[in-house]
Amino acid sequence: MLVDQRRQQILEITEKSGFVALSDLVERVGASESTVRRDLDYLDGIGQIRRTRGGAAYVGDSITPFEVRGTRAKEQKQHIAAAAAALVEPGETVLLDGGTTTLEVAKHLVGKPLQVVTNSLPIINVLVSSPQTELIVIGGFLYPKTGVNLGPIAVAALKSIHARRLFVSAGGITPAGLFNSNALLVETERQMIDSAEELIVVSDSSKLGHSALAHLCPLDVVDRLVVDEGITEEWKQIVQRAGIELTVVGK
Amino acid sequence: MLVDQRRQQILEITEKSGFVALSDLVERVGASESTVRRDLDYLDGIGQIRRTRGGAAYVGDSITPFEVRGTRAKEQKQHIAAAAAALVEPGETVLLDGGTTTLEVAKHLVGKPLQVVTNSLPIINVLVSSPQTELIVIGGFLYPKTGVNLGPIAVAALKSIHARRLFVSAGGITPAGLFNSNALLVETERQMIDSAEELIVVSDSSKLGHSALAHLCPLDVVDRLVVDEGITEEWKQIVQRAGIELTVVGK
DNA sequence: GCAATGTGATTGATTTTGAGTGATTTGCAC
DNA sequence: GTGCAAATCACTCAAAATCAATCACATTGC
Repeated sequence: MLVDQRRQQILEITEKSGFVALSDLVERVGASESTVRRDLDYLDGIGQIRRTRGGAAYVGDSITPFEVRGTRAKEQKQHIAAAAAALVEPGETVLLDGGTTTLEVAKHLVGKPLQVVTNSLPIINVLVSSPQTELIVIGGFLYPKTGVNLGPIAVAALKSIHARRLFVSAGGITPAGLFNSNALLVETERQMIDSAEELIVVSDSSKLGHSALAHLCPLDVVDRLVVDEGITEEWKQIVQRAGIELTVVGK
Repeated sequence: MLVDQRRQQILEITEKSGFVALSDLVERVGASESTVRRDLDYLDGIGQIRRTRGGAAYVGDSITPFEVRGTRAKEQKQHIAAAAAALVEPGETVLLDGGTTTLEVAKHLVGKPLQVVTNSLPIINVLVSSPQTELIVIGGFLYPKTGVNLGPIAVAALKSIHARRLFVSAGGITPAGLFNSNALLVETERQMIDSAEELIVVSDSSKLGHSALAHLCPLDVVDRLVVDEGITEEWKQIVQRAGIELTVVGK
């Protein structure tokens, strides 16, 4: 194994997961601990990674930390997102919650003349390169797992904001209302609802009828639901009775 | 076997796999070690491949030769950033302003157990993959050119924050104080200064004596200056008289 | 013949490597 | 906080790999 080849390999491994343990690298590249250690020192020296106790972290440019999870959004999700994005009028102020579906919505908003408010880091990274979009970031404690800002700072910032439409992607929907799997987020999301005129839920039909950890809001607060055609007749009626406008997206 | 024919063969083999060991080539082209070595030197000389210890790497599009980049100025910035990051104690709350030098500081903070507050999107993206770092994002209008959040939302969020140290990278430093080339940012940066106990300026020596568009603060507000060894004796005295602790980073 | 060039082998110098050592740091129990 | 064990680290050292330099020989073309 060549020196540079091994270092390249280390770099690729590190870039892939963002963070690697020294022992992992020793095993995967088949070199001794000393050698890997020296390689890490070198790569740290040229600024490609950052040496940390027990391993190394990637600090290069090209990485996209959250892209990994969203691996190729399903076509269905794409269609839902496209339909939701079509609801947005030019010049509007749009509030976007975090989540893989709302991220897809954000991708469909690129290039439109809008004011977008969000607390989601992946969404920010998508829209930052769009010169027509004015971006307002809701700060706060960055929840590393999903890359959204929450907590008192986020709530306070949201209080000074007013938006035309809010897009959220629920973790579950029952007749009792919307649910989210992350209890920490709920407080922030409630403030989002208060700060927006219209609440639009984007969700695939599999979420209907399923609950989740934390209750977010009752159904009648929702103004519109964008969902795929897997929605049952029963649910169509529930939605209608709650006074929610329904957008069913064909396959 | 003709000379050029052999070299062409070496080139093809190298291109195919990206990396080749010298011993592999000796075996596959049937020439002696010395000859292959000479061929590699030649091919390296005309820029077709890159010579590495134990073999060679193909210099094409696919592989980014990480040795090439890293200009002198960048290296200097790296050293300044490393020295600045070394000032940070584990568990502290650190406030990081936007800028290329502070971004480098952030890279050196990856993996440290810290609470980091910042309004810079690039810095957030660097630190979000560091599990030991708690990230607090200052929201606001995202200024797309430099990727920092500013404006009233940012200022309001900063008011509820208190940090041990603040790192800023000035656009210019004169006896009158710090300057910044972006007038919009100044207001946000002033609030940062108010929210931090200690103000540390990271800058290369070329900024000393140069003004910029907007005045940020007087010199005596600064607690520490981290600068490269290009600083003149005259400036050392100015800095000293202003009561600023000085960290000069050797090459 | 003989100069020019390419080749392969040899040699000592240099670099890299893996293992071993003691020093530091970390996490955990108290 | 204090103390302790485990993990991790920086450092040294000898062996191995690789390198640059040199030399003798072969081939080619004049």
